[in-house]
Amino acid sequence: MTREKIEHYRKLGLKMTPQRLAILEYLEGNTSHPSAEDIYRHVEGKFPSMSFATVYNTLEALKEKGLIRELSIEPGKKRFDPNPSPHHHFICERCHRVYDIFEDFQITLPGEHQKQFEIKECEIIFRGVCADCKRKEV
Amino acid sequence: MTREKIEHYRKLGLKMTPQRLAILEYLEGNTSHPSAEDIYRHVEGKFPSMSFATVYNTLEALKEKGLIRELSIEPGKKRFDPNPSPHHHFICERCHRVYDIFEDFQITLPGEHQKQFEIKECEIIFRGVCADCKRKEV
DNA sequence: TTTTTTGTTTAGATTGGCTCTAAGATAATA
DNA sequence: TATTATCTTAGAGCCAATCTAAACAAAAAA
Repeated sequence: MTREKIEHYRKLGLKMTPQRLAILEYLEGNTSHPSAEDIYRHVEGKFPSMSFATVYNTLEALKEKGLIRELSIEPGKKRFDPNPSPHHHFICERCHRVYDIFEDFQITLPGEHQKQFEIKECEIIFRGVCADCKRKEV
Repeated sequence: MTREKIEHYRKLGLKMTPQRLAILEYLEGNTSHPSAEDIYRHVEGKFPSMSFATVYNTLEALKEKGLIRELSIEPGKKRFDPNPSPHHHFICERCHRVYDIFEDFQITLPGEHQKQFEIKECEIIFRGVCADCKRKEV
């Protein structure tokens, strides 16, 4: 990670510890939507004394700064998306991989609902089978 | 619950016990998207010996028959939707209530993605503030 | 550079939602 | 009514996530 980026995070009020650096490096450009455990497993190689609490603390801090998003797409497990810009997801029902979809679908609710709800964001979750799993079919 | 409905469930292969009847009656027409705990709390009044396992067993059985849907909208907690027809949801970020939205948005993915994904369903989650919570603002 | 302050990391305990188990109970059926 | 296939139950167990308090380390101040 570059010095500038570290400085950038620091200015956001994040104390930059080696553990946090390792987590940030793992998340940077990562499109696998990892769980806390995925992150822990990766970082514990570098920091064997690493605690799960540190992973959760860091993720919570990043979430508060709007740098990552927490996804509730898998029941009973949080997953994290290091891309904070609005986008959608496709979830493969076979392999459970989560793919990003960067289309702007311009969804607007009809008038009646617009009175009832002040909408701040909208996420679409597509479900089905991905090309990889299609290929493996009989 | 009517005799016909009970017969209908029976024909689907569901053994109709008093506990299941109580759960089904609670779910019928319920738009609050209750959690397992919500259901348990309601039904334990009628069946004090009720076990959480029974709630989960019943919900699992209903899910398999396609009679309800399991929602992953709240991290760390399953919620259930007794309306199995495809529809969307609005979640209020203040009160966390979940509202149904029965609009057909006709969303189609561009060609490149259609090659990559076989889409079976698509759910939209709107987030924001509901009218109730807006009204309570200062 | 040294000191102080403030926030972070850690191990381990704890919580909360959910699942499993094995025994007893009961709805469906013949 | 007798049979059997399934359901219910209490309690144990599992796993993700959170909490705690002491040790520690980064950043700010001196």
